[in-house]
Amino acid sequence: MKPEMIKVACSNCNLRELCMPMGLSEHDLDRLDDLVAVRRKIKRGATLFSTGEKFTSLYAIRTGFFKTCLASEDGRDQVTGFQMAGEIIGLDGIVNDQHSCNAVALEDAEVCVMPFDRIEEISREVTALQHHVHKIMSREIVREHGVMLLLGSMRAEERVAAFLLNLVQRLHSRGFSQTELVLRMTREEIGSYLGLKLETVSRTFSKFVDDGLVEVKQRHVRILNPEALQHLVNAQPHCH
Amino acid sequence: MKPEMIKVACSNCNLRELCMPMGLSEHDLDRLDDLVAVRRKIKRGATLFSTGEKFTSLYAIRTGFFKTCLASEDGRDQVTGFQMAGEIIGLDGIVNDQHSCNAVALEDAEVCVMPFDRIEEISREVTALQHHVHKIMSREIVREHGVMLLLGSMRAEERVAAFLLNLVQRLHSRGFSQTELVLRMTREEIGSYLGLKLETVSRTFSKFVDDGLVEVKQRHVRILNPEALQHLVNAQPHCH
DNA sequence: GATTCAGTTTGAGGTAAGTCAAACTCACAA
DNA sequence: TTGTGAGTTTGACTTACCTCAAACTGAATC
Repeated sequence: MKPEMIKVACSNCNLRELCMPMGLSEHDLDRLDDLVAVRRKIKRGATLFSTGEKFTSLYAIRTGFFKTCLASEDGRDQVTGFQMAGEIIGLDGIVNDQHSCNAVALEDAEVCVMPFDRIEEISREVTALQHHVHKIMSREIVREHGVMLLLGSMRAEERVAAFLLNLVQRLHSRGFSQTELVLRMTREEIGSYLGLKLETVSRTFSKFVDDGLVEVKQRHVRILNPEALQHLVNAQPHCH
Repeated sequence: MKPEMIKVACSNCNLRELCMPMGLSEHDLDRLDDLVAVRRKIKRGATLFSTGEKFTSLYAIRTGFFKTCLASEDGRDQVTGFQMAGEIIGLDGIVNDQHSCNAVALEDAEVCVMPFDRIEEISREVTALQHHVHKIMSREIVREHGVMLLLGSMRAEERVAAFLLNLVQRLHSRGFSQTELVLRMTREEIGSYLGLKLETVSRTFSKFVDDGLVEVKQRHVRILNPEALQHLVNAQPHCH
């Protein structure tokens, strides 16, 4: 199946402030428009790139929702992140010129394809882009530090609370509700990301419902008490 | 206490192949020598940078051994990595112009201080350096993916085996023994990195000794059966 | 409207790792 | 030499999460 090809420009994209540097001159903006080669549509369940595939481009998500996951030879599988509109994926591929994880669309999606050699070329000329690329990569490193903290030292309830708050916060900064969200991923995918089994995720949701912290109806979640969730995340592991 | 200041050159550094791009022209090599402002000595136990501190530079480790760790307000503490000669630390600071973790020397150390604005300036001119910086950041992202896999889906024995093999492999690629190593960190620090309690780390070492996989004498470790350790890491979680 | 099926919830019981506590080791200092 | 103390090991007990299994839900399909 051939990806849909549409020539486009960043300069008038409504997501520009999320994935591109701000405050550029007219001239620099023109240069940026050479960044995106094409857009590409990805059907729900399809992969944008997969482990071992040659790395050529970074992808800016325009619409839709992705997961990235490692699949080691032995059946182990680890979701390393969930990505939404305005976020950049593919950074893992730079170091070895091939991707080291799979990116799967969790709903129909569209991405801007940015050939990496073009990114490097333009960021030699446009300092703001150079900064921006560095910040995006550093942000990903810091995000992963946070996940390590979560996986290394938090208990199930804390992990799930942190997960929900993180998701809703990112959605909020994209103009969505601060209290309501639709989970695009299964309990199993959440569990994989959080280092828990799907039953534990489900039980934790049920506990939160019992405690009046959230409402859960299938994949629809409404945060009733964000402070209590935040308190859970910050709480000491064993202050009985 | 004032850091020791010594003007130095990368072009004749014996670690160049670890932390710098290879195959440069004479002219580019000259440019690279402007990268390192000074060297700085760090005593064992001292911090190279800490959370909240203004970000100015990346650091190439010349000698010594570091840990990086997150310390959240609540007493939680997570070691996010151990770094040795030839590795670059400080990447976490780029995104917010301030560091988001602590870097602590686990033995007396010396680093090359590379002001980040200078790195950006030179990498606009020297394409090989630009590539190199991108690869270093991507490598860190991929490394952290691996840690997420470890923390999210491995059991204690698998984690400790993976940890030992990773350490000895990195030491080996620096010319040290393939089978012997000295742990520069405590059991507690290993445990924090691996998401385990120090007692569990200790018990796991003892189990490996009983099984004839390693010899352990305090912090001195000799790998007797690397294949068996590797097998542990690859093994399915529950193939009884 | 019945059937299917992937995904989810809930219960009962098991286990890997955590907790608490005590003893040991070894480098270093008095 | 003796003490000190940080770090480590080991044992006994506890628990948070996992495993297995069964029932439930709701959307899609015929």
